[in-house]
Amino acid sequence: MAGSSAPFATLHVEHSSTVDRAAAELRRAIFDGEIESGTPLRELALAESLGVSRPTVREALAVLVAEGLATREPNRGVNVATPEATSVRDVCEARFVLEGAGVMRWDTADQVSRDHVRTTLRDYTDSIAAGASYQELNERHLTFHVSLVGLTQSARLVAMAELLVVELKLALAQVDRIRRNAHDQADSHTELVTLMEAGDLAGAQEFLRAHLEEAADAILTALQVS
Amino acid sequence: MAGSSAPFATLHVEHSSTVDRAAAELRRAIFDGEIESGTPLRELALAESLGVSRPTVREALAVLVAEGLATREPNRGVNVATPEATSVRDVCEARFVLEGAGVMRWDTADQVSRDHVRTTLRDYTDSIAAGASYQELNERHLTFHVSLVGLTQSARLVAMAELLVVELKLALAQVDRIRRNAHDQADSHTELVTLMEAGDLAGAQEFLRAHLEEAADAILTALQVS
DNA sequence: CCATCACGGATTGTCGGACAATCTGACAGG
DNA sequence: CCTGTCAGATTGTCCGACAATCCGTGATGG
Repeated sequence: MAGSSAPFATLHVEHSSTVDRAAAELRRAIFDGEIESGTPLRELALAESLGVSRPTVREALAVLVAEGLATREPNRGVNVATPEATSVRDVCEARFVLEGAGVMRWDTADQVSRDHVRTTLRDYTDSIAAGASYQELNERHLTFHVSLVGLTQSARLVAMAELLVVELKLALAQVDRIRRNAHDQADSHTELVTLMEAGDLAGAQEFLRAHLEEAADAILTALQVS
Repeated sequence: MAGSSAPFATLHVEHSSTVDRAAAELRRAIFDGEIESGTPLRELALAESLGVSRPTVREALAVLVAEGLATREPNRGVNVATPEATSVRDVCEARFVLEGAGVMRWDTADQVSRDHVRTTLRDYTDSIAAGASYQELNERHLTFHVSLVGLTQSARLVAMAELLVVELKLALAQVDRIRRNAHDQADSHTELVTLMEAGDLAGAQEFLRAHLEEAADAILTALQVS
C-alpha cells in the first residue's frame, strides 16, 4: 500500500505450533542436562508433564528422532540418544568434509558469506572477552563452524551441518567440562580465518582438520572418563 | 543354538509399521508420476484411499516432509514438492561436495568401500546391457553415486547423500525423458572409476564436477520445457 | 539346578471421533 | 477498487479405546 514493490520483507510472526514448542522444550531439557542420555521418554508421562496430549508428544518425539537427538526402537519407545565413540568420530569426519569444502571455496564464495564468517567469529571472540556463559560460548562457537559451510553457497549443506551440530551439542551436554577449552580455541579460530584471508586455503584446511580432530579427542576422553 | 559365535547375521524380518508402508506407498506414487508435483495431499482423502486412519497418514506425511519430498505450510497442509531451478543446482553442488570428497579419499578408503563402488558400477552397466527398465536404471545409477560417498567412511555423509538422491529422484520423476541419456552416461562412470584406479584423483574429481553439472543442466532444460 | 513356558503389567501402535482455529473463496457494501 | 463478512473445507489438537508387543517374574518339568 505504501510504496515499494516488496515491502515488509523482513516482517514475520513466529507461527509456533504446540508440537514445535514441545519439541523445543525437550531439546532444551536435553541440552541443559535435565534429562540424562539413555533415559526413556515415555509418551504418557511427557504428555502429563508438558500439559499436552499424547499424539502431540508423539509428533514431537518424531521430530527429535529425525534430528538424531533420540532413537526409536519399534514397540519399545524412544530414548535419549547416547553419543558413542564411533558416532563422535563420524560427526567429526563429516564436519571436516563440509567445513573443509567451505574453506576451499573462500575465494569463490560471495561477499555475504565471507562477511558472515567474519561476523560469527567476532561474535564468538566478543562473547569470550565478555565472559559469557558456557551455553552461549558453545552456541557462538558452533555457529561460526556452520558459517564456514555457508561458504559453499549450498543451503542443503548448511542444513546438514546444522544437523551435525545438534548431535554434537548432545555429546557436549554429557561433558560440560569441555568449557575449559573455550578460551584456547578462540585464537585457533582467528588464525583459521587469517589463513583464509591470506589465500592459504590448503593450509587453512589442514588447520581445520587438526582443530576438529583435537575437539573430537577432547570429547572422547571426557566421555570415557564419565 | 547351532554353532558359531555370530550366526544368522544376514537374517532379519522387515518390521514394517503401518506408517512406513503408507509412506512407502506415497513415495512410490510420487516417483511413478501418479501424483503430480504440487498436488495437495489431503489427510482425509489419503486416509480413505490407503485404508488407514488420519493420525497414521499424518505421521507418514511428516516423514515425506522430512525427506524433502513434500512441503508443509502451516494450517494449509502438505503438497508434493515442486523442484525449482535453484534447488536442482543446490542439490548438484551438495552432491559434488559429498561425492567429490569420496573420490579424493579413494586411496585412504578401506577395501570394502572401493569394492562397493566397483560392484555398483558393474550392476549399473549390466543393467544397461540387459536393457533394464527406466526405473531400474535410475536406481542403479544413483546407487553408484551414493557408493562414491561411501569412500569417506562416514555413515552420516552417506545418509545425507541418500537424502539428496531422494530429492533428485523427485525431479527426475518430472522429466522422464532423461532416460535417453542413460546410455551416454555409462561410459562416463566407467571412466571415472578408471581415473581413480589410476590414482588421478584430482582428474577424477574434475570429471565428476563436469558430469554432475551436465546432469543438472539436462534436468533444468527438461524442467523448463515442461 | 537349569532351561522352558506361561502370565500379568506396562508401553506402544493404531484407530475412530470430536472440536476449535485457521485458511480459502465468494459475495455484499462503501 | 478496496474492505468486511460469511460459509465451507482443512488442519491442529485433543480424548478415549483397543490390539499387539515387550519386559520381568514365577511356575513347570527334566
